[in-house]
Amino acid sequence: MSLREKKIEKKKQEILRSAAEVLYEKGYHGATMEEIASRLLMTKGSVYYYFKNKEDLLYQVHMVIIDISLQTIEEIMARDQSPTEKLRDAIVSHIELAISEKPMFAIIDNPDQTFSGEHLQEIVKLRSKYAHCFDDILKEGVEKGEFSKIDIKLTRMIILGAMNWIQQWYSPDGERSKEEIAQTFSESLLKMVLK
Amino acid sequence: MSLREKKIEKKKQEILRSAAEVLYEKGYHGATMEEIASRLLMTKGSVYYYFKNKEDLLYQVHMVIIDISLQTIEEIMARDQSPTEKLRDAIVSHIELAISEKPMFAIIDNPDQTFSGEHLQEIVKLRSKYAHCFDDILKEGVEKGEFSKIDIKLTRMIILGAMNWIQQWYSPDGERSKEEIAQTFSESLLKMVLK
Amino acid sequence: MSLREKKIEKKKQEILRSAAEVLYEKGYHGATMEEIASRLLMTKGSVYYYFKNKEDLLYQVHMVIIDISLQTIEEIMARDQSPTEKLRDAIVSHIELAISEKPMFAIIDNPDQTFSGEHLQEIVKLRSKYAHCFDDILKEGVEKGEFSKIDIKLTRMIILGAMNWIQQWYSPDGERSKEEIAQTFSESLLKMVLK
Amino acid sequence: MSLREKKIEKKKQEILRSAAEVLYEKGYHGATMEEIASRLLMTKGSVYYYFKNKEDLLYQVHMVIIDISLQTIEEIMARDQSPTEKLRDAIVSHIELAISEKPMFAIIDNPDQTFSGEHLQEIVKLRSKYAHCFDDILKEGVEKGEFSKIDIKLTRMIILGAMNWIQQWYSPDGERSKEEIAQTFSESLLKMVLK
DNA sequence: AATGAATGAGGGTTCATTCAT
DNA sequence: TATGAATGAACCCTCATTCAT
Repeated sequence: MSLREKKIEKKKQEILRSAAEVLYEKGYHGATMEEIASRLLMTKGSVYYYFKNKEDLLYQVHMVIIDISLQTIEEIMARDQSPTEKLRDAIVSHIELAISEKPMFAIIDNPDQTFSGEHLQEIVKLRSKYAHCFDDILKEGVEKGEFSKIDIKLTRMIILGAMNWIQQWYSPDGERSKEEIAQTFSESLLKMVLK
Repeated sequence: MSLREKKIEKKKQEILRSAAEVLYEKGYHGATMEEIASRLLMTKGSVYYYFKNKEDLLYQVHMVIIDISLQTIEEIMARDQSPTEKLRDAIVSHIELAISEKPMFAIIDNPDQTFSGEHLQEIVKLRSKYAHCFDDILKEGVEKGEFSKIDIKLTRMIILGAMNWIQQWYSPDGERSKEEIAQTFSESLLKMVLK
Repeated sequence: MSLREKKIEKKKQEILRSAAEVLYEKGYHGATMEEIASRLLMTKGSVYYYFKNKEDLLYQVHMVIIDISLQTIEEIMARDQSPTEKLRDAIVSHIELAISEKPMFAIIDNPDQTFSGEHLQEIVKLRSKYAHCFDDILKEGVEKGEFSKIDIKLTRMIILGAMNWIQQWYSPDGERSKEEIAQTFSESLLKMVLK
Repeated sequence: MSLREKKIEKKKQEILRSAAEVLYEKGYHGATMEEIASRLLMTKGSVYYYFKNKEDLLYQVHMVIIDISLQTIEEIMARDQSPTEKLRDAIVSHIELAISEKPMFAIIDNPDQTFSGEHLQEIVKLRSKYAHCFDDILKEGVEKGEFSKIDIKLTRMIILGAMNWIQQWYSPDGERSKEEIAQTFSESLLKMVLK
């Protein structure tokens, strides 16, 4: 990758971050290109130099975070660990990512109101790919006898719901540290599935 | 209340329902006064006869659903039951309400992006009042020795998160009935807190 | 038609006229909704109350003038006259219309750069329907032996071209009156086709 | 002219051609500097090295074609031929130029929407210089008794109008060749003026 | 001689809101 | 009560133009 391409890539990343922030604070329709740009001391027009349009920009924001999530969980699944350990690690990773990348992460909840056509399909596809990783871990746990006979899908929904909700209440100034939260969540949720 | 006032009240309720629907489908900024009105075969102008402005209308939508939720849980708390039973009932009620009143219920998740000033404060206050009901039940359960030594706040967050997430995936055409979901959720979540 | 509908219709006509004017002076891309509106002391927004968007508005401008032209020529063709008389009348009518409705008439020349899809097809269809009326008159003239053996299509093109070019140079302040022009044109063009 | 200047001149010509093309396809406002440049695998910025701005570029496009037209007709007028022959040659030349240089030629129709001030005046001046050549030929024909007593100006307008309209319908894939069209046009138009 | 990047003005469009009727 | 009509602010997006390199 040439120097120039690197610079462009870097700028794009900056814009994606800014977009994620604004998106997180204002929601899709509330987020204006103007504000996304001005936080970087750029003008609207410049953003259009890097991204085709608003939907494209916001779509890529989604992609970034989904990609990271998927890589993380797939790496965990590939480990030589027991399902219990895998589930704990997946929960901890998800929470830490959700907290440390709060703006980016908070966005992926309601793509329906935002995207249409191919973009929506792609996002839904990747989201469900991510979800199925949890299913796989749960299934393995049940088969190996580590987990009790649970309803896989509903259990996955409980776990994801509990974790994603963190966005709604977490504040870095709160009493509990990121690590404590991840720790407590994984313990509690594991208790729910263990025999 | 005079007949006239009753009629007005009824109309307001209709509008609130319509607003909730549109809000649910399109999100705050995507929901237009035009559409809210036209679903009732009214015109935009008429809606303004009943509500001061969009924020006011949406605020009242929130209020309706929060009120119902609060009444329900307070009624449960007043019952002469064990914390375990109370928690189960609270979970079941919440889920059934969330599902049967999906449009109205789905809205309450991100008030920050929507409201400001007094309205926001009022909503946050009531939401946290509702949340504290769960805390109280959990606390009572721990004190009475029914629940294990849990982190009250985080546990409450897990429970609420898991339940509110239902909005994201529940469909009346899905495999599981409302009752099954409520049943499985309460079992799983109870397993998490019970000794 | 109710009074209200009449009023709307009237307003639409006003807007169409204004649009034709601006279109005539500035061309499609040069014509702004702002200016179309401001000439009627309206605001851009109001125009959107009557027309879906710019293309729709400009499309209807085209339709108005094409409709008038077609009605006129079809009426002439239905007359019990010789081809020579019909052709003369068609020429005179076209010119008088082109002059008296200059702004509206000037527009129909380059729809390709303006419209797309269905709109374009519809316009092209009606334009060619109009053109074929001339063909029919010419054909009849040849068959009846009034006109010499001419190339129908090219002759029609000469006639239409000569007439539409009037837009480019006619000014009400010029030496020749509308009637003189129509008179001279029909004489000259008839001379071209007569035996 | 130095080699360097020649190279610049050549590049300018290329750009003018490209500009004419785009202009022809999209109209003045529809033609973007971006597209004019990209067809030559250049960037917008480079075009500005050769031309001051868009109006300047488009103005020069006009000039090129008007110059060619003028040279051609002036050469014809200088010939030792009868007015009839001159008129026929002028018509044939005009048509062949209009067809073979379609993009460039199509542009000169509506300068009013495009230019202002000096540029517009210059163009109008040259256009009318060209038109007057036809007048001169016609006048000569009348004086010499070859043409009937025609209205010079209106006749010229008919001829120019018929010829310029070719832009609107000519296609290289059509039934008639360039030569046939030129032939038929000159015959028909001559018939109109001949005694 | 060329270009990548940035800008800002302007245009199309939407929509909450108002107000006379 | 209800609504038709109008408004204006705000938003997305395009594009001519500039300028450092």
